[in-house]
Formats: sequence, C-alpha cells, structure tokens
Amino acid sequence: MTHAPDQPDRPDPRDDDLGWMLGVVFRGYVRAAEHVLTDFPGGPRGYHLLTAASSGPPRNQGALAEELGIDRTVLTYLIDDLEGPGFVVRRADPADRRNRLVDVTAAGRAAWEQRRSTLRQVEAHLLGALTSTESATLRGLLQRVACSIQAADPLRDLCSVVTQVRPEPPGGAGRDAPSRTRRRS
Amino acid sequence: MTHAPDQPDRPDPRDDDLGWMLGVVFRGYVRAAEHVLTDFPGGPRGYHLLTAASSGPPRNQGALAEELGIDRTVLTYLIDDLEGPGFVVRRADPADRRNRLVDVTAAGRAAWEQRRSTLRQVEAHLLGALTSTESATLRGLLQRVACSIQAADPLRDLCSVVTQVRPEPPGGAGRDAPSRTRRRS
DNA sequence: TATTGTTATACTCTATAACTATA
DNA sequence: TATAGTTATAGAGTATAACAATA
Repeated sequence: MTHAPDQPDRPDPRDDDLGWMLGVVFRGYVRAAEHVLTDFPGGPRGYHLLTAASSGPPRNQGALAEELGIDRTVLTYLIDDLEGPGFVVRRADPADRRNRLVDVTAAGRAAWEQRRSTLRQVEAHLLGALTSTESATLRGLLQRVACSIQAADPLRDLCSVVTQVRPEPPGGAGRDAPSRTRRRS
Repeated sequence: MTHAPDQPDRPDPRDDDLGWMLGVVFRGYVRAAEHVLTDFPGGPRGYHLLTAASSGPPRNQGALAEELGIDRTVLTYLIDDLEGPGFVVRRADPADRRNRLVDVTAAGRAAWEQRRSTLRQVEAHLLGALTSTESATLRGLLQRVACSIQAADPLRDLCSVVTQVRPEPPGGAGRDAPSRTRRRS
C-alpha cells in the first residue's frame, strides 16, 4: 500500500486513512473472535460481557451496556443467554432495587478462562506482522485511546469540534443526499 | 481502567482485551465520521469509497468491495449514490467487458479533499490522548497490521490456528447454545 | 460453464417506543 | 415524575439467491 503511490506529489490516500486501518483490523478481529466463540453462549458478545462483568465491582446493566457499546435492550437478551447456562446471575441492588447487578458465577469464570487462552493466541496471530515489542506498544496506545474515549463521552465533544471546524456548506459538492438511495422500492 | 485491578493477583481482564479496545476506538471513529459525513453522498462509506477509488489504478467493483470490507451487492447501491452527483463514473473495462472500472471525477476529488481536512481534525481529536509522536506510531503499526490482514486472506489462516489450538470440546461450559435466544417470539 | 455486476427478497440486527417496578 | 429493566415492533442494514451480460 505504502509502496504504490500513484504519483510522487500525490501520495496514496489510504496511507493516513485511520478509518480504513481501523475497519480492516476491527473486522479481522471480529471474524477471528467469531471462529473461536460461535458456540459460546451469546457469541463473542457473550464472552465480552463476561469480561466486563468480571472487571471491577458488579455494575448494573446500563453501565455494562455503555461499556460494551451496545444498546441496553439487546443487553437484556445477551444476559438471558448467559444466565441460561448459569454463567451469570442477576441480583437486585440492595441500595436501589431498580438496578440489577450482574455477577459472574464460578462456571462463568471457568468458561471465560477456557476461551481466553485460545482467543489470546488468535489475537497474537492477528498482530503477527508485528514484533512482540511492537505488539505491546500497539496494545498500550490503543488502551489509552480507548480509555480516553470511554471516559469523556465523545459525542458532545466531537460535536463542538465539528461545528468549529466544518467549512462553508459545501457548494456543489455533497448537496442534500442524506444517505443511501434505494432506487425503485 | 488500568488503575483499578480488583485484586493484586487478578489483574483487570480488560487490560489485555484487544477486542474491547478495538471496539471502543472503532465505534468512536464511526460516530465521529458520521458527524462529519452524514450529508455526504453514501455517508461515511461513500467517502471511503472515494478514498479507495482514488488510490492506485482503477479497479473493478469486486476489488473495491473487498478492500472496503463490504458486500458487492451493497457496493452497487453505494456507487449509485456517488454516480448521482457525478463523483464517480462507471466505465467498462476494455480488457474484460464484464468488469466496471470506477473512476473518480474532478468533482469527486474536490468533494473528497474538502471533507478530508475536517475528518483529519476529528481523527486527531479522537487520538487526543496521545502525543503527536505516539499518534504517528499508532498509525504506523495499525497500517502494517491492516495491510498484513488484507494481504493474506486471514480466514483460511485463522481456521488452521483455531483447530490447532482449540482445547477439548468444553465439557459443561459453553455447550450447544449456538447464538442468541429470542424467547417467546 | 464461470464470473461480474445488478436486482429482488429474506433475514438479522438494532433501535424506538410502550410497559412494569421501583424511587 | 424520573429511572432501570423488559418486551414488542418497526426500521435499517446485510446477505442470499436469481438474473443478465460477458468471457
């Protein structure tokens, strides 16, 4: 990619396309995780829910949904899938009985740890182009970015950035086509 | 996150969860791109299609779809959206008239460049937790990983890794629940 | 016959909204 | 009244399959 600019003074646009890189790597990860975790209750998301629920103190479903980046309505079904085989249990929060705290059971922890090692190896394969030092660097940087994004709700922030930065309404460029056009019903 | 392990000998599981980090960063990027590119023909994907089509020699739709990680059937509609305002044109490949080569027009290039600078600033904001040196490092590493994934069709490779590595069929763990259970439809 | 692109259709996934219970 | 969780439903997005053109 880097090796085939179409002109010396016009470098390959993909070279600094963060979206392209992230998309490729993310989709690669998702495919890999699906292979390892198809038969896991709830699939890859079930596994990641266990990861989140195992981290730190028990939280309610809203907090977990936000951390996992999914809607609270889908989290309901996801937790159902994990509660079936007894990997998690819902427990009413004594402080506020509207909240349901999600606890990971011993069985859930065991199932999680079993898949974890496999997933780690697949992850390593995904990053196979890097040395182990580079791989650690990448993980560290991603971790910091992810935490910063998660910490400050980025939506509000990004809105202000966009309105500050956005150029004049694109005259003759991307006019009014809001999205995708599905021709003739 | 890193600062709250739940026990000294049981570090926070999220610390090495590549999937979580990639998910958060990717979703953050998607949200940011949507803000900048909602009114762009085809949305963020239309923009990325222009990026891909501007890179290197003209390719047919199949190659573009693979590079963008989308199905060729949705690419048809996406190209329609960009051909409407005249950002790209389809041209029959003289060498094999089954192929349609996608050319970016001057108007398409102009629209792309206009949004590009805004998008770059939003990207920089997304990586705001990093110094500019770290940001460049991250981009470089991601670029290499993305290229390696894109180069070698990872699916076949990962399959072999999984079958090599997978432990005995999880007895009593993730039994047969294949996916999500939508109770009482 | 195989492949590229197109179109239509079916399916999955997600989100909106209404409902229950707690506060 | 407001919030957490649940449920049903509608909508968006995606993939499967049939078709047309070309090889």
